[in-house]
Amino acid sequence: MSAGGGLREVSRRAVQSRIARAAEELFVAKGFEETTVDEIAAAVGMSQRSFFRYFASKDEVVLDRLERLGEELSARLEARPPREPEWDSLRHSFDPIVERLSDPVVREHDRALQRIVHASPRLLAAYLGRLDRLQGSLSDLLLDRAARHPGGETDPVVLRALVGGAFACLQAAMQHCGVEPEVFEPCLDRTMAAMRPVTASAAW
Amino acid sequence: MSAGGGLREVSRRAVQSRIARAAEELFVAKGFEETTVDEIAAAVGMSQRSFFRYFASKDEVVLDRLERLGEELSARLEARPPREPEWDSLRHSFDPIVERLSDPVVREHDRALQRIVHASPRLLAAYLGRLDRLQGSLSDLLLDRAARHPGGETDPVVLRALVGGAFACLQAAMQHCGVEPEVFEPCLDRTMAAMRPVTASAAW
DNA sequence: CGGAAAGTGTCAGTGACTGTCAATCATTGC
DNA sequence: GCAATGATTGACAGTCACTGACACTTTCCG
Repeated sequence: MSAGGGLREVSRRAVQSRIARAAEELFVAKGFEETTVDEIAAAVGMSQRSFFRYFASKDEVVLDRLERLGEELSARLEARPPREPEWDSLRHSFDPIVERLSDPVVREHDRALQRIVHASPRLLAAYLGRLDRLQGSLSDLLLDRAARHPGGETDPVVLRALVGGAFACLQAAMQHCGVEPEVFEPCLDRTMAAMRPVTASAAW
Repeated sequence: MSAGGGLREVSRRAVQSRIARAAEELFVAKGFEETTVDEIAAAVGMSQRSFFRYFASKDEVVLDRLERLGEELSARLEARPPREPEWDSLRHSFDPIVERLSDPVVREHDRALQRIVHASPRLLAAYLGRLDRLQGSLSDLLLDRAARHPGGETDPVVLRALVGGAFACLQAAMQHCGVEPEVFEPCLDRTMAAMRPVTASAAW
């Protein structure tokens, strides 16, 4: 009894993929702002109206993958040992990203997306908005965890800042490796080691 | 020979203030998305076209103050002793905000603005976009400082993460105090103390 | 006084996005 | 096979943010 025809979800995803591929091609070629929704729809062979049935906005085409990646991060964080220092749990919840970026093909693709996002202030802002919400849900998760297992940080403000700090490391490392050809994982580890809060005890 | 009639700048600011006041009133009453630019323009008694001569976008009306606040933060950071640990310099560059929020009238006003911003995903995203750019310029500033005075952090990635972490504290504290009636300054100090990176040496 | 500069209103247009409606297409029950 | 049903779609019209062009007025300054 999954909400609304479970089988349909597959073809919906397939159409979304077709749209996303066509759109990204256009974005790379002409830039995000310079590409109209009409052009994307035409490239896929559908009406503009139908485009908006698969994506709530033009932004969504680019940011959709981020949504799913966010769910992965949440799952990873939840799977961590509950008494591990938050900082280390957060570092490990970034593993899906590290793994993604270890594949050269994926890396180049993500780099192209990153360039597109950073080239449009509007898109960049939307991207940061998503990240912010994700951070909110991750810190809620850690708050829950601390309530169930003693020893964790229980101050929601500190917790929110902690998650924000970890994401600041992630962002900084990603942005750096998007430009310089430095390997991502050591760059992230170095940054998170330097930024480890005094609070986060090293042993457990 | 100041660019384009320096005296005019005064009246321009005055008009902007009138628009901003009228707009905020409408935003509080009806919400940001539900208020059209036409309504704002009508409330001030000007054409829509003229509204866009004073503000580049509807977002700008709300985020304009942030821009000037950002310049204040930059100035404060630059004025700090160059060998002070970055974390402390950043904390002190937040002083203008602390001072602003110590006035009860201003605090209530800013709280209203904060509610407006957080109620609209579009506005919130734009707000985060501004913050991101501000963080970029602050970390450039610290990078410069480290180049001139030995002892500071010279890795641009770590530096960027450091600034991001400090802003995460700021954001967390601001958001918390926007809801709970906790006093802002101790909340910020507590959070930044808990988040102080191991790198940032306490003494200098 | 005369002419440049600055500010404004009007109008037309683009592009993102939404609501509505009728047509189509696949599925299901008979 | 066939009709009812529900999902998917295109066509069309409309809203709203935002932009460019042009004409008009006011202000400033020699």
